[in-house]
Amino acid sequence: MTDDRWLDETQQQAWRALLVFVNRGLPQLERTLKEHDLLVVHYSILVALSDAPDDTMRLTELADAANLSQSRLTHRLRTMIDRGHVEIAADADDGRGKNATLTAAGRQLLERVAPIHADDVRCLVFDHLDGAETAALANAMSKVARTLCDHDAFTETGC
Amino acid sequence: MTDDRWLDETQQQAWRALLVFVNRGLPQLERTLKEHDLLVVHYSILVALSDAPDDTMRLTELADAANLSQSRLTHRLRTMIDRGHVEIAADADDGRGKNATLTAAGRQLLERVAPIHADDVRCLVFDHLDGAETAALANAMSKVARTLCDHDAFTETGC
DNA sequence: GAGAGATTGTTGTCGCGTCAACCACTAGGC
DNA sequence: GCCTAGTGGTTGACGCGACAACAATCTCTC
Repeated sequence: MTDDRWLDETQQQAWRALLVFVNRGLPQLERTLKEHDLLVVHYSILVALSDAPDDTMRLTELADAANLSQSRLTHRLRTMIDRGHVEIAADADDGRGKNATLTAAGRQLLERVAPIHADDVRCLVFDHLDGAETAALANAMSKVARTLCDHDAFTETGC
Repeated sequence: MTDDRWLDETQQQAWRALLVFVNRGLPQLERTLKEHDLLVVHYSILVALSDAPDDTMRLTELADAANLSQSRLTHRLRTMIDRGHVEIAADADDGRGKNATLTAAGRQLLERVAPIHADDVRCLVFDHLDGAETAALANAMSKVARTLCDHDAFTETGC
């Protein structure tokens, strides 16, 4: 049971904790945002757009920035457009592409829920960590995230 | 923008990386297990049962051990029973309760996919970290996880 | 300039998870 | 004995996400 085919003690502890975070922590964030008729996905989309120049982004970039598949983005975007938080316009240069823009109402919504969500995130994670621990967490997870974003295509050969 | 109502630089970095992990990393684990007709949830249930004495657990405990709601457990359990990986029996002492037991086929399945899944997890997370980083990650996430498991009821008042 | 192939985005289907409602049983008064 | 809570577990409905198929456009090559 202590092959290198298995996780060692520390790895197991880290992995189990991550699963607890995912399966118990994240649903709490969803619940809080749902009180404002939002999903965390919606929030991510709003943030990505608000970070972009002119509050505008090509859909593919937006999907990438928010860690979404194109399909998922399209689905979520539909309701956000209906509610007037986002607008869509065909790209002038590339007939295939479309640009999403944050509307004034969308920005207003974001500014209203952002503090609430930030509170929630701190309460869930960072209130339990001191500066050094937070830095260590950021360092470790950033290394993990980097490779996930890099060979995004994910060549599964041997990892 | 640098209120204490917001996340600081390091916190943001950690949080963004966690979101990348959740939205890009976890789906990869699902994909790999799906080749064996399993979800990560299934795997968690198998592991929890195999860790229990007599490979048997009360459903409520099982749900807790696998970080699941009772409803979700019931839904997943149905197919696992159909496939003969788990058995269910009424509890003798408490007429309301039921016990889930891992069958021989279930244990066999677990032993077959466990190395594959472990490989996947290491490849996703731990291959990118040295010993100190892994320990730091385990420490930080464990602190987060602890409070999630404790006041599981989650008294949302002020966090 | 006409295909072949790649890129961008949408649509529909299907399985999973949440939530609320529900049934079955136990426990604690009286 | 009942009658009310409370607990353990199930069910059904509904919304979301993955996936595959599709349409539309660009690009490259000849």
